[in-house]
Amino acid sequence: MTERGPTVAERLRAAGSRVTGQRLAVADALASARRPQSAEELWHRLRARHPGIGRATVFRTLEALVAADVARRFEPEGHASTYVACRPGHHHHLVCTDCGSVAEIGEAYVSPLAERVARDTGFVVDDARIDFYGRCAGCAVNPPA
Amino acid sequence: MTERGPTVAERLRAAGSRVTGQRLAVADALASARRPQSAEELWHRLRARHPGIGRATVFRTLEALVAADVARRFEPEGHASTYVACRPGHHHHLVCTDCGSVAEIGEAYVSPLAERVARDTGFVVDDARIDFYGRCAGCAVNPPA
DNA sequence: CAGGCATGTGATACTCGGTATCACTTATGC
DNA sequence: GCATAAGTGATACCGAGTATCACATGCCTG
Repeated sequence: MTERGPTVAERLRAAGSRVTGQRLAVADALASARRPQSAEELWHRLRARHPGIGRATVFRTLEALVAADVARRFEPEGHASTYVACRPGHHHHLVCTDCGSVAEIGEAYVSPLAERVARDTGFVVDDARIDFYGRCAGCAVNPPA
Repeated sequence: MTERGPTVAERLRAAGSRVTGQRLAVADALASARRPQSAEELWHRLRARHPGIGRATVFRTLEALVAADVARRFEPEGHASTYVACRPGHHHHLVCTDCGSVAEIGEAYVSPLAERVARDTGFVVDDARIDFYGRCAGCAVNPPA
């Protein structure tokens, strides 16, 4: 179904990080979540299966996962960063303000915009962070409550 | 030169907020800054001219200015929000990672992308947050150090 | 141009996300 | 297997942002 690409362990190793039980556990918890998770949320969920896991470890691990392109940091309006699991490669988000789900759009959508900006302004684009807020196809058709 | 539009006071009133000395002072400090400012930075700068101004006031005022479309909150990689003064209307940012300057790009650049996303995915876009990171025209030609 | 009140302000204490430190453990290369 | 550099957990800490509350002030109303 979902084309897999390199495993989490492989991606960690490729980033020069060690593969530990905690890191796999966090990656797993993140991958099995259907919404973006904050570090605090993940910590609480993880303690069910991994009673000893430390709060600081979750924060550090998320950092490592982002560096390994296993997770992506997502900056919501509020204060706390949240994280979504992702396949390798850069991508951007469609955030549904009704159901909280987050979908991804690929680089292909963004390149034309980046090129146009570069052409018009002379700005050299290295990276982009693009988030759309609105309603996903489901919620748009069938609004909750 | 820069087309002005409604004054800060007018925009505050239009948003249902009162016009106070502190709010004008914060708006002014923000408008005269050449880089995005954090609440803390603004507070320190402001205390030179407005010795009595409170820290909490600066935070609350920035909130009011954002609501009145006088400032725009900008989410950098790190932790603290920063703010840029802006003319009314939504816009997005070009962040120069060399000199720290922030330029704006207008809605016109973004609409085609939003439309394409909507057409392809069924996602109804209400709002967008788009930040490009790279080097501004000046730094691209003439890199510092 | 008073007078009143909702709104805003300043000080303080607090919450909470995230980080530094440090003694201990463990993945990994030999 | 063993050494060791990287990672972990506990704790203390930091810094951004917020709640609270007594006091001040913009703004409308008469």
